[in-house]
Amino acid sequence: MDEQPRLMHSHAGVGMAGHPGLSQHLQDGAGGTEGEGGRKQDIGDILQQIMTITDQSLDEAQARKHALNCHRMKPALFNVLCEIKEKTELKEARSRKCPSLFFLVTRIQSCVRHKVLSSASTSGNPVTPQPTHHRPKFGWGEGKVLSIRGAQEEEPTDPQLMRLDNMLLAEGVAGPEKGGGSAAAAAAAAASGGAGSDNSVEHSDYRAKLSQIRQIYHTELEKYEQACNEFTTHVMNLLREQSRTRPISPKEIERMVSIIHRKFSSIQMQLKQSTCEAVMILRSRFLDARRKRRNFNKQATEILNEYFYSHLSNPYPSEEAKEELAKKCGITVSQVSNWFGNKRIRYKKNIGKFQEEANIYAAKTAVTATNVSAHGSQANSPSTPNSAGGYPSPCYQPDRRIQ
DNA sequence: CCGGATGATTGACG
DNA sequence: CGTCAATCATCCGG
Repeated sequence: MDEQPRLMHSHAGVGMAGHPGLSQHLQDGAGGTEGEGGRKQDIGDILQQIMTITDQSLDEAQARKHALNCHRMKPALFNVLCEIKEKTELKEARSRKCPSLFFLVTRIQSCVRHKVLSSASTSGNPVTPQPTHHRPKFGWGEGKVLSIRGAQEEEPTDPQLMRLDNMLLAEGVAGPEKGGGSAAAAAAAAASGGAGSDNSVEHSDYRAKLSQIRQIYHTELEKYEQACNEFTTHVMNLLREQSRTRPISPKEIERMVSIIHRKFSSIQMQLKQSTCEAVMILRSRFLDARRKRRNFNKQATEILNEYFYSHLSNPYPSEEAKEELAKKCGITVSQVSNWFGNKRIRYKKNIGKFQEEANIYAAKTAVTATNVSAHGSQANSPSTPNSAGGYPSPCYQPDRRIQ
């Protein structure tokens, strides 16, 4: 399109090829009575100026625009353009996109992800970022947050957006200011299993990171809103300004605005998604207990085993008993539940393997029992670990339940 | 480093 | 909701 325009502007009307009625129309609209040649010359000039205006420097173009605006032929030309546009509008314009807008959008998108995600990676924390191995499955829907990227380009896809919103809300990222923090803490405690009173130290780091993410999320969100508004008003001003020189229907403006809003909301979606990812990484790093599993200390296992073997016929501690054990062992109630669950299943699976242990603890409880009743007769020899049930009661019936 | 031990998680079930 | 059964991820002793 660089070499052609020079050829076109010598023939006035032909420059607008494809709209044969133009010069005719212009003549009508101008309504002047001057000589033929002068008018044609006028029209030719105008069209030439319009066609080549983009080749010029900004100042020059501005000046020419102004000149054109004041030109006596302008209203006529404007009307013609309106008409032409009306006729052709239906065909084209459906898929016309504003390149600068899309450029802006993609740029914003790319930098959001970077920013948010980098906030989740704890600097100085040597944990390798491989959250795909174990499946951290959390409350807010099937952990599929990663799969949406790219698919959401055109449609915001409401359910996904809702899921992201829900998750952010649940994590306390999107909620109200400081109440959100405690909500996050509560969620964290719940996720890590019950009363998280003792490990609050571990979670302080987590909370700090979470609030960092939260802060970024909010500032970014605010920035987008502002940018969206700014951009919208800018575009509208631009369109308004342009509507003086080219026909723009209010419907078009509306459409433009809605496009802008859609784009920006899709960016918001990206922000939300990135935030979700960041939180997930954070959680898998700080809160997935399997990552930093510690065996209970000797004393705790002692206490638990003691209870288990002394209630071998019905190793299902009540809620109160669990609390008691938890307190004594310095672990949480759900840890006690886990322990008993594991113990029951593993004991049942291989009773033989546990017989020795059973003997020891049976003896131990016997000793403590006889400690009270002063009677040390049969508990004296725990050194016969063979089978045949030589000791009191390894008669755990798996089907036995409390009522 | 390997394999068993062990605490935690998950899905099914009632 | 609590439990079971399977499984995961880590720990730990040899």
